[in-house]
Amino acid sequence: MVRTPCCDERGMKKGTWTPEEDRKLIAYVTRYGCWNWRQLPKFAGLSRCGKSCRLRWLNYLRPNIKRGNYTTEEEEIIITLHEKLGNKWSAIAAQLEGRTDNEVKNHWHTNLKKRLMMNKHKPSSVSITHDDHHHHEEMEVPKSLDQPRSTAVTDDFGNAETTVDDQISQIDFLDYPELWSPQPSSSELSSMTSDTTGVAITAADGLVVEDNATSAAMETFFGDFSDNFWTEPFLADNDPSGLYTPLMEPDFFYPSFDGDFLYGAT
DNA sequence: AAACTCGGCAACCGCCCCTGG
DNA sequence: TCCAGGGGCGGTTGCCGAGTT
Repeated sequence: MVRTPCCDERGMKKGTWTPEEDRKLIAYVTRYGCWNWRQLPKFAGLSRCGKSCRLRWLNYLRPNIKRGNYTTEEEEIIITLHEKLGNKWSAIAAQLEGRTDNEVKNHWHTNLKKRLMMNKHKPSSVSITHDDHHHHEEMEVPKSLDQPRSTAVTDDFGNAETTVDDQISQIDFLDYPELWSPQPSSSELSSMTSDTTGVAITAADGLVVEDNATSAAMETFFGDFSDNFWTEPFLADNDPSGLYTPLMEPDFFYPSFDGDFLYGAT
């Protein structure tokens, strides 16, 4: 809902992502993964820079993103880790399941920072921090925080750590809107829009599979997901049912092994 | 009801790090 | 060891909606 779309000097589109662009990105990444962010928009038929695609995917389209409604526990974790780590948002976000660094950062600047400032001046006011400072002192900084950032928890695509929920969420949810649930955040409902196919999409909501019932429904609907889902990115090619086949755009390219560009596979 | 202000947050920018040649 | 390319991160911007005047 933010920036008005515009183009830069090289014709790269900027600004708010449209539902159509989201569909293209989801479809491509779901099918082929993010093998090269810089090249990806070209193959996916997007007039976006690679960085923009990456950001959009990681912050909003990636599966299992939680949005809004921070719990007290989450806020405590953010505050505690921020005390220890400073503005290491990616490290902090890594400890909060489903939260992105961008969202944590925004939440800090818009809510937590102010609250902490107020608490400093009004120690007796309602606080989300514990009175006993030892609670914070005793909270261990997970080991992963000491690791190089290249090993951060975020795992865009495909490795052994991928969960069933992750795999389920890779299906083109935009084609099955009944299988993903929007967050209840009231402020985000206002940004609900519809694309040309009538599928309700809210950019702010992203794609969320958050409850067991939904996951179970997914499993029932799609059947068993193989463990090597991500090691077989072209599974959809052999799927006669078409359920694994994401939306294919007419201008949808993917690189073939001999270096030629091919139109979207079926 | 209109104008104005402010807060929230999606998205961009630029720098840094990592990796491979 | 150096260099280039790509990815990741944190800071910042700026639009939109909600609240206030």
